[in-house]
Amino acid sequence: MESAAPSATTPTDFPVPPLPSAMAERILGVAGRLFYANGIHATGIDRVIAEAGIAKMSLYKHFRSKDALVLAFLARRDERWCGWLAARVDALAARARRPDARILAIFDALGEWFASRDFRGCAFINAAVEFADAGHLARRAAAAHKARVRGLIEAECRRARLRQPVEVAARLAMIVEGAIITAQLGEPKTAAARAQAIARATLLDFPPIPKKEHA
Amino acid sequence: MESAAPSATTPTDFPVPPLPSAMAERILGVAGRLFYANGIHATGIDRVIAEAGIAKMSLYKHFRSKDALVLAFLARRDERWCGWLAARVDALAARARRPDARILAIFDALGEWFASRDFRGCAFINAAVEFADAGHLARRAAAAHKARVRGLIEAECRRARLRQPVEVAARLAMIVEGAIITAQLGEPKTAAARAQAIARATLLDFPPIPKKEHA
DNA sequence: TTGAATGTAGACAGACCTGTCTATACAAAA
DNA sequence: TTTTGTATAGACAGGTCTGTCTACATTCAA
Repeated sequence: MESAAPSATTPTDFPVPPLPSAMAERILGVAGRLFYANGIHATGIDRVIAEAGIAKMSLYKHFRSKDALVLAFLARRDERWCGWLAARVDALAARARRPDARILAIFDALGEWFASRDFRGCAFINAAVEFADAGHLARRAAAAHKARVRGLIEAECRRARLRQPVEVAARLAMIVEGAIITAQLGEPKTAAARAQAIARATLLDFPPIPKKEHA
Repeated sequence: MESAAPSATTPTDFPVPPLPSAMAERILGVAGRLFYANGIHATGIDRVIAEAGIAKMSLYKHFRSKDALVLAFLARRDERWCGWLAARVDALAARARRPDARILAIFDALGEWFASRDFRGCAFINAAVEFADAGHLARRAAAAHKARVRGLIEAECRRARLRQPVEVAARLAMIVEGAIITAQLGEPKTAAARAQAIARATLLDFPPIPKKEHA
């Protein structure tokens, strides 16, 4: 099934440890879906192994504990979500000319996300809420994810030659959080457009630097 | 201790049923504090009765189940939080003249909230995240609370004679959500001011109706 | 054929949870 | 004094959870 990785039946003369095994991938896929859909605490290990069709010992062979599985889920989610966002922005703003089109496309992408059948908010916000202990590693993962998203937005602000890209990115990221929560708590259809309108107003405070000027 | 309500030792010739008893109040106070600080699922009944210094049967005499206790907590929280916000807006914008001063004061109030020692986000967002089941009554309580907050904001928009008060209130409420999440995930000190800046920009899209016009 | 990996199936311990039960103490009212 | 109501303390049932264990099956390589 996994096309890129060498299958277990294919002989290889080099070790393959850093590549997560096909079984680890399957476990992570099932666990991630359940964690996101039903919540982490509400998802028991027994449910994960039942839906993955594996034995409990197989899970604990690949993941030291449920916490480790949760962290692996968050790491994968971070990777995939950020990749998805960047790809959607590229696609949605491919033919746009205005410099802020890519920034506004972020909210079009959010609209697609909110409309997806299994949307249940941001996995990192949810995880941070579920783990009340401020020192839990899931909290650090959430903070790291939010920092990464803000970095992506900041890169778009620089690309659009906006003044104070750090501040603009922080504001836009806050608008994104508001949109996610609003969509999660009951308004998935209108949240993205409204957030985009807020973002437009915010961008007016930071006009792009004309190309004539240089530093 | 409870000054306003007639104490249990004071004879009264009228029934006092709708007033929650002093014991129900104590239970609710302890449970609410624990629910908010540590999460609802992470707070066991045993912990509540231990910290309240009561017997388990006393709790189940006043609340049919843990769910009922949770809903009572949310109802009280809704009441108190909205009351607190309204009071802080009144106080912070008491001497202001600009019509939008009360709207902007919402974000000053949020800043105070974020700075409080035990701030851990919005109890209703947290509850909605903890109860993944969309049909759970806690989710309805969260939706009702958010609607009520938006109603408060909308009233301020009307008071400031803003055009399209419903739409402005929806946008401001979304900014509030973003500020709460941003403060909760790690930036409690800067979130409120940044949200206020976003709100200022948003308000520029909705200039107040001058008093000269009517209808 | 033997041995090593790797998988499954499922019992199990120990902890925690909610909600119910009994037995007891105490205070106010009759 | 007796009764009634309300509180406490704590055992208990029945369920959940994580993580470990044993016993067995399968596959691949020497």
